[in-house]
Amino acid sequence: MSSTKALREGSTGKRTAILSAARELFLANGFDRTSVDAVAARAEVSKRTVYDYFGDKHTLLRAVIDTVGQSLIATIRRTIDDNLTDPSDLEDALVAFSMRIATDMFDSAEYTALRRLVRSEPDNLPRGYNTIADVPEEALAERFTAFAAAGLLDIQDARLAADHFVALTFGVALTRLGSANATEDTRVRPFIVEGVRTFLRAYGTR
Amino acid sequence: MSSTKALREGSTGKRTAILSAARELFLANGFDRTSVDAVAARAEVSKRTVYDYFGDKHTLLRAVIDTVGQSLIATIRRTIDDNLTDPSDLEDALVAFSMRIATDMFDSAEYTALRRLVRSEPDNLPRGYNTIADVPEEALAERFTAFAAAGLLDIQDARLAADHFVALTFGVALTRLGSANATEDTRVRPFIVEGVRTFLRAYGTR
DNA sequence: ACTACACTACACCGTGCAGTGTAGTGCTGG
DNA sequence: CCAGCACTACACTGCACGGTGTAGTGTAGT
Repeated sequence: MSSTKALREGSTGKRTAILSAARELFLANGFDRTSVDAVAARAEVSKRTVYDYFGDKHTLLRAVIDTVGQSLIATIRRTIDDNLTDPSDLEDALVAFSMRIATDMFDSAEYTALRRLVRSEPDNLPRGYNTIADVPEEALAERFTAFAAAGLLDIQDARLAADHFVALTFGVALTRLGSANATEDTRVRPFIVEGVRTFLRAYGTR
Repeated sequence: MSSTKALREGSTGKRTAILSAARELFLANGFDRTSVDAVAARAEVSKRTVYDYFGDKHTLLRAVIDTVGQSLIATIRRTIDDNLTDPSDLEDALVAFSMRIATDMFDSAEYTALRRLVRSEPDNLPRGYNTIADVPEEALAERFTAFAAAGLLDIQDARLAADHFVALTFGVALTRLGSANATEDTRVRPFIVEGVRTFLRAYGTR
């Protein structure tokens, strides 16, 4: 008698189909408003199969957060490496970086959607899952420390500076545009540009 | 035959009892997770009475948002007047202002809860209701304009500066502390102080 | 041909919840 | 005393949803 009812380990693509269907629906509509039937329909899979792969709705949620979180972190790390290594012009680099995060991130601001999701379902998640939401800031903080060492920024607390950067760029863009499809370059860019400028006025070396 | 089933106009305190019960529950747990039965119980009122006063759950939500929004705006306006008129020390004044907003606001960060609520229930609200969430920034922007005229701040776009200020203080505090009961002065204050300092480094006159 | 397995279709249970209908109670003014 | 009103208690409908059980189908390996 196995303890956990033996979930199917799924060699097939069904698992990923379910996962990405769940991801789209959870991120778009939230956990409560997404029915398992809807996920199954979107994945073109029987509801029973969903329950065979993942034991229940909460486990499915955790799986979604895990995968989205991982891919999100990877994207951010890569984008940091691409745009924030040895920049010739710091302002341009920071703007380019932020824009790529804002758009390159699959469709709309998936990062913030994930964040909202994690924050809004504390009851459905084990402690510590919200750590995922902090990783990007920490990665940024690392890079800021390097900039400070190179004399490009004047920073005492790198983590705080990262928080300020995120707040000034994504934070403002998000609250003002309300997670409208960020693919619209034109509306997002001004907020990013101004956020970066303000950041540099506060943290730049004269 | 009246068109709208004739809601009760309620001279009594029942109406406000229902409203504040609904406010607490909606803001704490969200719309979906709050049952009308729970609201009725909390208001110590029969469920039927809730439906007699407000026609359905959505109308109740709109009423809550209206009243909370109004009182929130009033509080902010008053706090601005109290703390941001003719300040002797700008940094101290901004910190005091922010702390009062963060705590004085009834219990936890009700402003952000309202914001979350408005943003997360777009389907349950008529267009234009999210305007409420912008009023505080606009009030702040007015005052910033005055400061700029008085030579206390170096600002081009006052509304943008207000957005930046809110993001640097409440935004950061909120994402980092996750709407924990803000009454805990000690945890909030550092974020507010640092946010204000960063803001002044970017927008202050040297 | 037989087994094993992944999967579907479908019926089904329990529950929580929005919303309604109604009988009854107590209070207030004429 | 009566009428009207605000309100409660409660039963009830309809529905959506999470989760389960199961019979049956297609397919691959032996």
